[in-house]
Amino acid sequence: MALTQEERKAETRTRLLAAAADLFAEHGIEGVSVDAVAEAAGRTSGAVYAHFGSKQGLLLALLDSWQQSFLTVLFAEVAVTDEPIDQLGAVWGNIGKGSDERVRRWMLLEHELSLRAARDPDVAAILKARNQETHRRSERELAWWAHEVGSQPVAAPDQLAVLVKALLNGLAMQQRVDPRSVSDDAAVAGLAALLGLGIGSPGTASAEATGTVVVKPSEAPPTTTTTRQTTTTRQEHIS
Amino acid sequence: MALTQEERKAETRTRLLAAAADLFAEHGIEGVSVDAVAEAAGRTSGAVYAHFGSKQGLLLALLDSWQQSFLTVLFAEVAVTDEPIDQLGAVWGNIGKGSDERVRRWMLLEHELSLRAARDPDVAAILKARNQETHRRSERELAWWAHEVGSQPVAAPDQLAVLVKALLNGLAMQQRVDPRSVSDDAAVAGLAALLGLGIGSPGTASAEATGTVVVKPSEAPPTTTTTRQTTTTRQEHIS
DNA sequence: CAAGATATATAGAGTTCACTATGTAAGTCG
DNA sequence: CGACTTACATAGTGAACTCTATATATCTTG
Repeated sequence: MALTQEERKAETRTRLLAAAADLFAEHGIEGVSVDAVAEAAGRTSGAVYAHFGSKQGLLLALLDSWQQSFLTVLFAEVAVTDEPIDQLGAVWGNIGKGSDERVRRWMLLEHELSLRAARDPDVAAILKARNQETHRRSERELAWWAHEVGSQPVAAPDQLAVLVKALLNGLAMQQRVDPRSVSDDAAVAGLAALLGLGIGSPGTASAEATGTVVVKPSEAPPTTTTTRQTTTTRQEHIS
Repeated sequence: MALTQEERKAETRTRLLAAAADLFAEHGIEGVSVDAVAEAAGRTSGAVYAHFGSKQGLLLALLDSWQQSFLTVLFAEVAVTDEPIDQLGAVWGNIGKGSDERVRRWMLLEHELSLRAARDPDVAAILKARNQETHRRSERELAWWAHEVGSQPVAAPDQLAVLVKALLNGLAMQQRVDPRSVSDDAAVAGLAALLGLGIGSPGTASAEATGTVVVKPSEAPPTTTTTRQTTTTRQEHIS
């Protein structure tokens, strides 16, 4: 007796979800058959249907098990330096450079899901819920960061998180079309602009002419924290 | 004798491409069969294969026939007002609000193509070429606009075009996941920040605050028109 | 340890779809 | 007008894929 049935079932479920995440990210959701997922997990398609009922069910369960947020990952390496600009560089480096293959594939999957959300209400609902949950976290991090650095962002924390994420996603998109069309400096400058960091702008020829933003230097209370209900059953998960 | 063969052939080709653009944008490329495209064009799949050889050939021909650029469309309605902030509002309104169904579907297709480019070298090559061509145009328009408005963008014109496009694409993505998560004010503020327009930052509580731009109210003819080399063989095309 | 329950394997039904091979009506040209 | 060509239609093939129905090995329970 190696495993109880419950243990075996749980492990199978985990392996199926992991395999699905891997393959979906690598080949696109439509590019992966149920059999392929099962085989990668060391099972057969029967197990998939016993667990999830359909391929769509597998996808939805996968999304549901997805805890890691975009910005959480992004800011993982921020701490390596104290210089704000370098921190932004690290953030962009995480995405822009093909430094980490896992990040790249994960972003591909994220983008595919946002597309799918436009046509699939179930996917849209799950993505929306997850988005709201993770944004509450990242907006606190951003607000805290801005406060720490002393910058004056262009928008309130919640909207700032949206803007930063949007810019990064858009740059990643652009980079897939033409990698050389996105300069690292410009990406960092864009982030800095959103975050209200005054940088020497390259401009056309004019150099300095920096931020000098017109703001009321108000306090930015970092915690929104309304009844955090973290469903602990969910698993951390990236690739 | 209604049509010469040449005429009929040309019309069939046009109709097939139009139908493909429509259906691909509405249901996604994988979600549309060759038969469906042919039927929508009033032909059969035989015509598709006579013209394009494969479904992939149809897609590539479609991309090749694509003249309209992202930013060109965006700035179409800029001229309606002189106030820079309102112009940015118009740009965002074109994308963010589901104002124009055609624009929405077209952006879906653009995003799907950028995904596909990551796995399909042929698509990547065509997209890259088109991207470079249209960016040269839009960077001129942006540079001219910034000069006219008197703003100090955060990056050189070519990179500025990339940043603006990226932000807009990213915001559109985000809006598909959760439409209410993107406020119009923040979107405009983000654009303004990239373009170097000084805006009163909404800070924590987003307010009106719009006016107060640092501009000389000058005339705004949106056409840059320096040696516009429109390859006349290509068709204008959106939906 | 027997009897039942459970988790997964196996085999295949039914469908969709890209693509091919061939037929055919309309146009072209001597 | 007749031979030839062009542009497309028609019918079908084979592969891939989702999902179902059923079998089987393993675990559980009295």
